[in-house]
Amino acid sequence: MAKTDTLPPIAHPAREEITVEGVLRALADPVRLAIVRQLAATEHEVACGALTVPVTKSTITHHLSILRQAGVVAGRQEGTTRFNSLRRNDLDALFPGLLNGVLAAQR
Amino acid sequence: MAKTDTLPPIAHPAREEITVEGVLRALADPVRLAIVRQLAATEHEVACGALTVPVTKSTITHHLSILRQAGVVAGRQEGTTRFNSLRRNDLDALFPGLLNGVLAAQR
DNA sequence: GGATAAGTTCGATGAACGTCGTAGTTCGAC
DNA sequence: GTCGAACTACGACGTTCATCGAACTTATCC
Repeated sequence: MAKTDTLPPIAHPAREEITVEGVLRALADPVRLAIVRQLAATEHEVACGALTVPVTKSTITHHLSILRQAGVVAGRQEGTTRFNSLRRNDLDALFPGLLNGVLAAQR
Repeated sequence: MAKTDTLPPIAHPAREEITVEGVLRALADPVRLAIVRQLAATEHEVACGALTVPVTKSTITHHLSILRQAGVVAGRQEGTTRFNSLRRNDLDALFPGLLNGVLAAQR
């Protein structure tokens, strides 16, 4: 009740604020790596619930938050659904080759 | 006394055993990233003691062990000194662009 | 309005991690 | 043989991290 004023549209770091270490830390987890791979495999945005990872929904939220803070993924709210996408442009501009190298890995 | 039989020459993973996740985990630490940058900055091998990082020697040993197990650096023993070098060839073959992207980072 | 669906927030818990100091080993020099 | 240098191995300690369940918010649909 009475609570419809401020609603920060999420909060992502600007391109200049993204650090390698942050990105590497964000990618250094099997679940998050799986999420990034799934986002990279499609052209479209992906909803949280459409990700297939072996953890709870609250844990997915946590991982997406870390990926967002690191500047790896972007999130867009639409109704009760949050659409996520890879920040390819920014990552490629800052660390050319990094993302491709990670995605090229067979294991 | 009486202990001069087995002395494993260190133990590195074969190229096929290196995983992206292991490499990313290994790189996701400021001290280890600094070590990798110093190794990348020179053509020569670097002794543990010649690395300039703000931690104790035993901690350096620990970090180098992690980097070695992940397949990021190679170590060669010579007397009491251990010379370390980046496994550029292997990393570039497995994850083309990854290392360059990391090293290209301004921060 | 009520019900449902999609995410988030908030502890709590147990595991993994980075750091250090001390002790130990191995080699080279005296 | 003795000494020092270069690391390594082993505990120990404190912090960070991934995970979960339960409660909550917000929007959509009937």
